[in-house]
Amino acid sequence: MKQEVISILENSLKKQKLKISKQEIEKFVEVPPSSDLGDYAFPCFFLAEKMKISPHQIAIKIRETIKYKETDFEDITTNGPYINFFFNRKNLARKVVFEAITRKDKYGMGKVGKNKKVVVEFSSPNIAKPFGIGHLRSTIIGNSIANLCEFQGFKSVKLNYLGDWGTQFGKIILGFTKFGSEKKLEKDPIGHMLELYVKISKDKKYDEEAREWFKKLEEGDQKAVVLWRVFRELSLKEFESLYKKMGIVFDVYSGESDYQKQMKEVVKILKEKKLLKESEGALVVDLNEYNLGVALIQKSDGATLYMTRDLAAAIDRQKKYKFVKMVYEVGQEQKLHFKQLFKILELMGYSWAKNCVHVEHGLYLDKDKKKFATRKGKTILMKEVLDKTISLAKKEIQKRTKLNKGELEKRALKIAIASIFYGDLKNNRKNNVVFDLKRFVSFEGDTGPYVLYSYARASSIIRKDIPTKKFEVSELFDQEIDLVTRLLNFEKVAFDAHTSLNPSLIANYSYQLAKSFNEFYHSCPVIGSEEIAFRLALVEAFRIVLRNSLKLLGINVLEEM
RNA sequence: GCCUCGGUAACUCAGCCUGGAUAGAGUGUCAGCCUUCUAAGCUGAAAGUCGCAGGUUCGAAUCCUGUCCGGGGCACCA
Repeated sequence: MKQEVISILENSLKKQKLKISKQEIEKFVEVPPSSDLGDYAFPCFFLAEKMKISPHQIAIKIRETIKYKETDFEDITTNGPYINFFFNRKNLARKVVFEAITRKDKYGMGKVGKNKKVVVEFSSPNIAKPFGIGHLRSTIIGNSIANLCEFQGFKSVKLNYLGDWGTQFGKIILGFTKFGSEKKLEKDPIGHMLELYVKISKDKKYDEEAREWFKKLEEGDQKAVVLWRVFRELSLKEFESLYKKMGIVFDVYSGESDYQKQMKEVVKILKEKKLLKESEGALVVDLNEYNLGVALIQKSDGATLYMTRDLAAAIDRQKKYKFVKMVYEVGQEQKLHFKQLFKILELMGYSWAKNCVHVEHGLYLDKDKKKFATRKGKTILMKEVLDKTISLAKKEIQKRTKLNKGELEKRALKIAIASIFYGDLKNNRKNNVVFDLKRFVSFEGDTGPYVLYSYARASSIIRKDIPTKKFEVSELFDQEIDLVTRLLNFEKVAFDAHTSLNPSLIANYSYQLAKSFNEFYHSCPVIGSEEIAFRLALVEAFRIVLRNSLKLLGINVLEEM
């Protein structure tokens, strides 16, 4: 539609003997702030200098030369310095609704990613630590980004890169040998491991010994390896039950521990490329000339570091997956780390380094606006948040309906997930979020449950009568036009969200769409009205698009609430 | 100190990339709407020096510079 506006303008400007390129026209064509100003608009300010008359007069002059009889436009008017284009709404409504109910779950899909692979690393919790809300953001956003890519035709590799290696394991192993209890470990594995970790971290006198234990682990010490394996298994089991509840499935579980062999190779290549420097007994890559400080590759005791493992992992993944893009969905506090990582890959001569991107998100902060620190035992557990949200959802359901237990549980879980996912994704991911459970689980207004509720309302209409593709469009109410326009926008929003790797665009869109529907629902009765055929189809189109849109966020709809 | 992200209504935020028509939502407050497709909803009102100061521009919340405030990062953690 935009292209038609542009070519109409191009023809008209030619008649004015103005040399304005198509690209330049496209730059100025915009969607007006409100629909009574048209569906597209063209501001004439920039022509004032060339034509030496006021923008208002220019608009009138251009308008006079426009002919649009054979187009999809119903009216083209001027309003001060603007030329406003109005679609033929009936045609538009027919087209959009028909397309949505025909293409169903394919409606809005793109194909730029056909035959291309994107690796998305996300969630990546640390073994032996509880799954806190800190990892929640990565999990939800990463999952959504993978969905956004799939929707544009990419094959996504959802990769969970477990924090299962590093000095922290020295601490936990040391803690277990000193204060561990098998009984406690069996009862509440992660709780016990956390307890040990905090205990060891608190006292600096253990630091040295903890480092030694990690060194032993890297060297394959029997006792260390056995304990490590047990810790890993137990943690993974807990994480998996959480993912299952959240409806998140990974294609690959990988971990830092997978790269012990490759790390030596990485160090070797770095040496060959003369990138490595010795400094205070440790091996580093000096990135000062890029204003990125110094990256530690190997500790003075020979043990490896996060950076070394990430280098090995990146190289391995490019070999394995031949990705056109690799997304790291990790908190903003690791920004420097990833800048260093990508720079080093580039210096090593890997041209694909430019296809790696750190999609950072803001942190959850405590009431004092400080970072939650596991080391101090200060975390909010994901499990806790989920349980609280579920019980709140149950209360809300029971206020309205009586259900059997199974159905109640099922709905409450879906509502809770929608609430948590939506609540997180609607925010710009770069913002820090002060964690406030009350606000987090609110069910009114711009929330997950609001969106689900709109869908359930639509479904209840469809249950009363079946929509078909045979419908006529008569005079449209404003609310119907609004809803149709929203449906039309979905494709572009989905595309933009993928380009900018920003799920909040979809969250905001879903809300706007649901809002438009609720306004329609309020003022346009469907069952029993004269326009029943069209309105049923419109409601069905709404359901399809909202379902598609929420699916991109990782949220499943509910037929009844 | 350096790097980086943020500062928009009482509160939480969208809009900023790609500058345009009266700066938008939600919460909270106030006033309305359920014998009619689910009131987790809808309608309306009050509420804003877009942190501050310059600059660019016909036009700045949006771009540039400076500055203040808050978060995060800056070598043996991840």
